[in-house]
Amino acid sequence: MTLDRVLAALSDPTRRELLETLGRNQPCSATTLAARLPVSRQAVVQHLAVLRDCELVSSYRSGKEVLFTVRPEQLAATGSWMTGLAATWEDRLQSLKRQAELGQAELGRDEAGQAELGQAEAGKDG
Amino acid sequence: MTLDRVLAALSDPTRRELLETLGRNQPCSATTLAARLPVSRQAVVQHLAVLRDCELVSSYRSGKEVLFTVRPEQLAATGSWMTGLAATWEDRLQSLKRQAELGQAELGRDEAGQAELGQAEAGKDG
DNA sequence: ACTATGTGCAAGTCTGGGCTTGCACATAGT
DNA sequence: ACTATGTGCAAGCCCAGACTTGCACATAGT
Repeated sequence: MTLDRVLAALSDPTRRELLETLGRNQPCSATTLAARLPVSRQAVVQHLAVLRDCELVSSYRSGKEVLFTVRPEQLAATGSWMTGLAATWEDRLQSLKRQAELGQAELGRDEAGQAELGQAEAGKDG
Repeated sequence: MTLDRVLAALSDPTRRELLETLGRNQPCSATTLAARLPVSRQAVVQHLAVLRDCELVSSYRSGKEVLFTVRPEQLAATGSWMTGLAATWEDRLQSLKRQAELGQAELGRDEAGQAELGQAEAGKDG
């Protein structure tokens, strides 16, 4: 899945730096980008290759330079995925909390062991 | 920044696996989780520690077990960040595209060189 | 107290990936 | 053709982190 690659790519600070620079400025080359960073051009080239593989940037040749630009699609998609998953979790937690409250109300039955799992909400702050 | 940690944590497939399992089921322990995965309990424990550090999960003790649950906040926040950044990029790209079209229309002026090297002043004087 | 089950800690191994250096090739201006 | 600048490839260094094993400690049931 591309999600794997995108997250892995995004997990590196230098690569995020590159992306944000590219996102703020005109298309620029690996050499230009390297000038702004405390790493070699080759390091930047390799980072850009990673970003390119997961379609977070695209490149094109302009004269003797290779210019890179940012591509929003994958980032947007990954963001949506995260937001959606977070929402799912929230729902799940709500359900568990409700079940826990029900369990509380009926305590003293043979379900007592189960009820202990209901402490789920006890661990978190309000 | 927590964004660093969250993305790094999320970039590992096993950790995402753990998160999704926790997101789908009742709170469960490292031992239980390890039974579902092709790795040792200790591996899972270490992964959970990472997830805990960046607040993607929380844990609480229940009897002799330590149960883990998912925490949606950081995931939601990271998702929003991504979506927002992607939107910014789209805007930027639109602007550049417009400028490019304008440049096309006015080609032949002395601004032609300027247009190509908007980043020229960036790498200088460092 | 004894046993079973679960957790916590501490090495230690090993692979991946981030970064560097060095050199060859490509392009543009003179 | 000559030079300056930029890109591409390859080998190698180095460290973070993913995973394991082994053992000690904690808890619950008998």
